[in-house]
Amino acid sequence: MNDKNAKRETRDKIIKTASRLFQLQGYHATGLNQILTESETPKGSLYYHFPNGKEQLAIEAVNNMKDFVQAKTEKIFKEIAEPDKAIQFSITEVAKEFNKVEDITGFPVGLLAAETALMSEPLRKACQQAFETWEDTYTKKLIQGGFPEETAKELGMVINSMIEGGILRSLTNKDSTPLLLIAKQIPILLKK
Amino acid sequence: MNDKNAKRETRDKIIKTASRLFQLQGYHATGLNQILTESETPKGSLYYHFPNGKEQLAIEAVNNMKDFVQAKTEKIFKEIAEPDKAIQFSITEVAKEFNKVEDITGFPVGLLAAETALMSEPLRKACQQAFETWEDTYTKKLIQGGFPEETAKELGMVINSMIEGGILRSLTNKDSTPLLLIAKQIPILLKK
DNA sequence: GTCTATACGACGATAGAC
DNA sequence: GTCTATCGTCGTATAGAC
Repeated sequence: MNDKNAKRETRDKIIKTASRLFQLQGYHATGLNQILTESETPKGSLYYHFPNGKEQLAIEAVNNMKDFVQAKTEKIFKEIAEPDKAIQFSITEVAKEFNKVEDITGFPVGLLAAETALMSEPLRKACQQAFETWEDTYTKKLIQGGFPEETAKELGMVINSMIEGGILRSLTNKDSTPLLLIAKQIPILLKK
Repeated sequence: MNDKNAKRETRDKIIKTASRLFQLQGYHATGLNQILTESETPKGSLYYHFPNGKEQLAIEAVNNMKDFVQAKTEKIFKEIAEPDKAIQFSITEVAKEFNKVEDITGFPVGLLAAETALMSEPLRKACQQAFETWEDTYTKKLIQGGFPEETAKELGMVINSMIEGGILRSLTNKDSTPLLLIAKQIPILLKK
């Protein structure tokens, strides 16, 4: 049992470090050597746990980021009843990261998606799935709030796109303003 | 004069090729060798025209993309009077690229911005300037359409962020739907 | 399963002939 | 100004000892 735990822990540590670096630097700027150095694991372990190398590791990292964001959003959605307030709050939570430069954790899945959409079909699909999972969460919240299913689906995709664009824009300015302005528009967009 | 023309032409050819490849593949996935091979110029010429190497070339490529998008948007804005219709049309024009996979030209400045925002300050500033130029074009159109200046500024940034997010989202799905859904929301956002 | 040493190619950049 | 040869570094991946 100790062996299995050690195995799992090494694997998790690699994925966690990879997720952080891929977010901050992107796929091509992040070398396996850097991931291994920062996670303090030898190269042999990486290719034991991820026989398909960097691409497989990136896919698992994307799934990891997907689950993390998903959990965070669902927690907020359980605490705040009205869809517009809930979505606004989750955007301002993301925006907080851009208040101090040293707090910036990067572009969760968007950077990897943009880099690999035309390069790796498996990675592209992993990123698409992350986006669709998040959008589904928005959609369900909107349906609960009384929106018709079709409208809720469209708005889910639009809101997610707005957030991704807002992150990119805030990242470029190293400033939370773009994301906060987007949060401000949410009630207008969701007016029935 | 022939010399100067030849000089200018070589420079332009490198920038044009670099712009295309950076859009499609990003900064780190695009090697100088690939740019030189595809533009049919030798390595010596590149470092003659761009003594600061890859970073300088990328900055000039960003400026080139900025001007291209800017010109295209202003042309549309001159032809369509109402801000909401004009902005909607310019988004559907971008969306057209995602109808056929072979037409996709990538992520104009967004990919480079996301890759380099935390890596190169000069490159980050070039990307920020591109975004601000585009936003200023939206803002001016909105002011002409009767919006108060402060509101127009905020909406300019929001619209640009939405478009950037829409491009990323359409790129990930290799499908124009996200951008078209965003275009659909523009009148709601601009309702006075 | 863990770890090290190494293979091999591509990268950005430079030197120097012309 | 144009072009080629080459440098040093780092990339991913693998082989094989333990």
